[in-house]
This record gives sequence, C-alpha cells and structure tokens, in this order.
Amino acid sequence: MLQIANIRKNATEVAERLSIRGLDGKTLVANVLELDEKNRAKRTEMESLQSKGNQLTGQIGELYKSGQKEAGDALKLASAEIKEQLKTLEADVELGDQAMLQLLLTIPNTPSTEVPLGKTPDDNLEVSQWGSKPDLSSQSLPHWELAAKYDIIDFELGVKLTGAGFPVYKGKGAIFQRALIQFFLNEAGKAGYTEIQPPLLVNADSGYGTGQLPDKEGQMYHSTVDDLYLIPTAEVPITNLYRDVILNEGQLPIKNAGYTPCFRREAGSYGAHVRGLNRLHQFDKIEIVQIVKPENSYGVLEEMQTYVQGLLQKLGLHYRVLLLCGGDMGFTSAKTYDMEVWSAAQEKWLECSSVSNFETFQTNRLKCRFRNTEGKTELAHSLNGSALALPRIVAALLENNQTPDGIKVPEVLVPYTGFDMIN
RNA sequence: GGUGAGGUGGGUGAGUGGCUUAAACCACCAGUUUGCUAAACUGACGAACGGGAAACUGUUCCGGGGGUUCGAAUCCCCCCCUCACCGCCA
Repeated sequence: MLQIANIRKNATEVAERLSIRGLDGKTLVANVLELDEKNRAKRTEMESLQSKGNQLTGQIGELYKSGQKEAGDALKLASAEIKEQLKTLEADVELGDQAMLQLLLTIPNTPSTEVPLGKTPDDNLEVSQWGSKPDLSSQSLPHWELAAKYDIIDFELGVKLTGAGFPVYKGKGAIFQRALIQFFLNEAGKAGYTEIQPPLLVNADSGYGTGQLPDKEGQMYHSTVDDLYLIPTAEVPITNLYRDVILNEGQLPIKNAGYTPCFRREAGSYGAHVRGLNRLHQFDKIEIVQIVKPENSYGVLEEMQTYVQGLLQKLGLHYRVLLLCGGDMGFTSAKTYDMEVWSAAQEKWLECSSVSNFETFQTNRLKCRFRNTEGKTELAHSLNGSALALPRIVAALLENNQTPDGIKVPEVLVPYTGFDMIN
C-alpha cells in the first residue's frame, strides 16, 4: 500500500511512476488528493471539538473538587451536547478513512523509473542470457515422460491421494528434491542469509501483512475451522516476522532464507501448459528475504539478482534474465527481475525465480520500521526472491541433462545426492 | 477439551475513576570523561495522525469491540490471544 503522506508530497512523481504500468496515474493521484483534503478538513473539525470537550471535563473536575457542585452540573449539559455532535463527526471521519483505505488498496506500487513501459510479457526487457541450448538428440523426452520412464515422479499417484498438481516423488526423484533443497539452503547460508524454518500455516493478520489478503484470498488454501491459511510462499511468514516491529538501524540489513513447501490453489489456471511440473498446487521453494535501509534497496536488488544467477550457473542451466515491464509486474513490486530456464524438450522458457524490490509497499502494510540516525522512525524497504523454486528447475534439469543412459546429475549436486546418474 | 492467571511504550514492569503529559529499570541515541573498548556521569528518549515556515501545538492509542460516567489503562459486558496446571496425544 502506498503511503498517503508520500502521495501528498510527491504527487507528480507518483503519478508519473504509476503511468509506467499503463494506468492513468494523474487521475488516480488526483482522486486520492481530493479525498485526502476532504478527510483532513473533517478531521481538523473533529479534533478541535474533541479538544473543547477535553477542556470542559477538566473544568468540571476542578469545580467538583473545589466544591462548586452546581457550576459543575451546569457544564455537564454543554459537555453532553458536544458529545452528541462528536458522534456524527467521528462517524464521518471513520467513513472517510475507510474510503481512503479502500482507494489506496486498489493502487499498485509505483514502478521504479528504470522499469520499461509496456503491457504484456512481450514488452519485458531481456537483460542477459547465460549458457546455450543443450544439443539433444531428436528423441528427447519432456520431463513428465522422463519421470515415468525412470519412475521418479508419479503424477497419477498424487491424483489418487489428493488431486492433480500434487505429485509423488519416489526413490532418486525424492532424493534429488532433497539434494536441491539442501544445496540451495547451504548456498544461501554461505551468502550470509540466516536460515529460517517458519510455520506453514499463518493467520489472517499475516496474510494481510504481505498483501495476500484480501486481494488473493481465493489463491490460498484456507482451513476454516481454525481460520488459518496454508502459505503460498515462504515470503509470507518470513516477512511477517517483522510485522509491527521497530528495528534499530544497526540491525539492517536483515537477510533471511527459508525452505518451505508452497501451496497454491491456482484457481482458474488449467490447460496444456500446466502439464507435468510446470504448475503445481504444492511445490518446494527456497525464498530469500531482505529488509534494508531505503537508500540501499536497489543495490541489494542487484545483489540478490546476481546471487540467483549464480545458482543457475552452478547448476549449468541455460537461462535468461528479464526486467519486467510496468504492465507485467506484480501489484506490490517496484522493480522485478524474472529468471527463466530453458526447457529443452518443451522448447520454451520456464520462470523459476522472481526477484523484487517492494520499497515501502509491504513495510507500510506490515508497519516494519527502523529508527534512523535522527532517532525518527522510518519505513524500511523489503525485497525477496526465489532462490529457487524447485519444480521447473527439476523439469529443466531432467530434460536438458538426459542421455541415452539416463539423466546426468549436475556435479554440484552429487555430494548431496550420492549418485551422478538417474537411470 | 477443563480450570486458573494474565495481555500496559523497543524490553522488563508499576499503575483500582480526574495529580497519567503512563512511574522505575534496561536497551537505543547524543554528549562528557577516557590510549582504544568497557565502565561511570549528564542529557534526550513511546507511536500514529493533523495544524504550523519554524518554535511549537492538537487529537487518538494501555489486546480488539461495545457500555457506564462530565471524565476510564483503571468499573461492566462480549470476543481474541498468551501462559500455567489437568486431561488427551506424537
């Protein structure tokens, strides 16, 4: 959620930056300012009346104490009248605040000025590519066929147990998953991230804190008896660690990493492109999260982006880096890089990581602040990225590394798997 | 699930109707002293929002919501959460 004070102060800039998303920034900002002005007028009116009432009660107290009961009783009448007037005023102010909140909730984050204009994924800017397409023989198989051939992932069994999108990993397939998780966690540790094992169920407050609620309510699995939500990403618990917190400047930057299964209902997205591991209801992901000082956040975004690339390089995967355009960026992000790995048999790019700077969009909601050098509280900036999400990495590794004798395990993973070939 | 206790500022924790502009201690911050660090001393120090060029000033906030009262952290009602013990159980 954008900060109203910031919109007021930097109206033109906010409007311009919103326009990068293809929105009518000017009108949006004008609407906010108009409502804001109305609200403030009402608030001033209410507060001065409250002040008057407070003075009165003080006087009444004095009068009673000095034994002037009748004079006190007389003032009570005036006090009662003010109280009556306040009722409607307070209700008005409350309504105004609600209206403002509702309005602000509909406005996405202001893109960084470096974000390219554009509406669709076609307008994303390809920043770089690494590696090259593997040279596979003509009989290369998609990963779901490889999974069946070597009996390492069973999609049908998952359907029996739960439903589509809940695969069962078996034997070397399960070990391979575990190896990747441990590899990613160890790498994050080496890069200075503190490992976190958070709860997989969160309450509604946490959902609101990172913005999954109320907008994406339908995307989360909800246990209604206890009113808890299965996390769609570790971002939710790990970022909410800092909800309603005032940090000391010295504690920043905070760097956390966590592995969790992620649960997504993915309501409404069915079809051919969800085949195999491409889109699941439950999958494993290692997430990295940083809470930083505002002036550092864009430098940190580059650092995180580079870190994720390093993982892909160690796995020997051909990938590209996209700078998302305004229209394709998530609602809460100010700047996002997507990493896509090449899936050799499907012959397409698969998104496997998304690294974003949210500036104060999340921390405003979370009330995550730090005390700056002047001793004043200031909203921190939050960032996160997948490092990495497993399924599409697994898909790409299976497809790209297939040989007539089996699937070669990347060298960096062998210490974790204990085998160098899936066959 | 049962019974009991409790939720106060960054933390510990006092506070049973107006003197609370929330004590005290700790932490954080600034300064003094000091080879450095530490310690000691001094000072400042809750948050959010509004008004003001600024100095400054107003309002709200003691888990959440309602109520009593001229006036509520304090009294009453409902809800939520935490802790302890018991029961059940990995």
